[in-house]
Amino acid sequence: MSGQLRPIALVGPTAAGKSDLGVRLARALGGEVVNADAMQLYRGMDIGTAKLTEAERQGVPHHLLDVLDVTETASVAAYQREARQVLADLLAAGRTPIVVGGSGLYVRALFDDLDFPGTDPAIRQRLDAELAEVGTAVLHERLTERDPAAAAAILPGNGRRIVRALEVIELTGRPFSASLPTPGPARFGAALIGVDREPAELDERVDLRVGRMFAAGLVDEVAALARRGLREGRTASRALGYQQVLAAFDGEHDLAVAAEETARATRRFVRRQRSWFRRDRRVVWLDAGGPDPFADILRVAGT
RNA sequence: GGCCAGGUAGCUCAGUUGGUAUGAGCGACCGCCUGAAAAGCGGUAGGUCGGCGGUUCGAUCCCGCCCCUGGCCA
Repeated sequence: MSGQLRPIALVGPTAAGKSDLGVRLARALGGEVVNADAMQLYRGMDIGTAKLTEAERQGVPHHLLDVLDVTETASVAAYQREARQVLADLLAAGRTPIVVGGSGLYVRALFDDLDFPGTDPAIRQRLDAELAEVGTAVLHERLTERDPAAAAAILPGNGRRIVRALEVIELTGRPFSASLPTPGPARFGAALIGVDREPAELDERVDLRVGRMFAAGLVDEVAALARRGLREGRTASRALGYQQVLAAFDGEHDLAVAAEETARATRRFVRRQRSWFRRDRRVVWLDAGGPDPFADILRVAGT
């Protein structure tokens, strides 16, 4: 159909309808889907992450789904390596990569020139312990001495980022780039398409979806994963829905409240996703609730 | 019907021994984000302190009546 093969990325808030559009697009273009959702990386986290079922995938190959055990910690750097490899392979094979997902940092790691310095569990652990002991203020002050620029960019209360900055400085002997680069042309010549809906409509879809997840057995899914160590998973145990159901198991609230909290947290997550993707000027937005979103994608992608 | 407890921010509640509420947590809104990102962090808005009277220079706080909620007793 077209000359140059280029990836198409469907990004934006959860529950807007990215996954379905991704499958349609892949079928239309002879492409394959590449997941860009941090939580769909996990095996067994199906209902709560709204992972497409085999049937719903309609024979379209999906990559980077079910690649982590619930006890493993997800990592942007690892995702970056693997996803770039998958894209390169697909392009070489003449298949259009359809990147689908709402994890903003993952999408940028894939398409932008982000270099992640290494990590060292020992250093990290030591700093984490220190953080717990002395608090964020002391560590932030240390960061100010060693890397004023980074300290200025990282809020004094953000222990997580302060620790990472100190880790990188100790590891590399160089300052930590605490600010994201301004987006340049996307790697692989990718087209970034933002899929969204009217705020009220999307909130409603979130509520409905959460209701369906619980009706479809999310609680059993969490129980099964808990037996496989979900609680010990740094990343997985924090996933929306899973986190709230685990809290219910621990007696913090009942399941009805867990469902409510999940919906609320998801709506808040939608806001954060929008604010992340909104300022990426490369993203061309379309309304998934419009008359023909699929036609919009084809038009925007210039296919 | 009687007794008791309570009615303070959208919600759950602190507090004010009478002097314009530094209110808190959660929520909402806005924003930040380089190896946990469905994570983590920050900023802002929001209250005629249940209603009406009274006492007082001054009442959310004291008094009276009323309304509402929960509990106990009839």
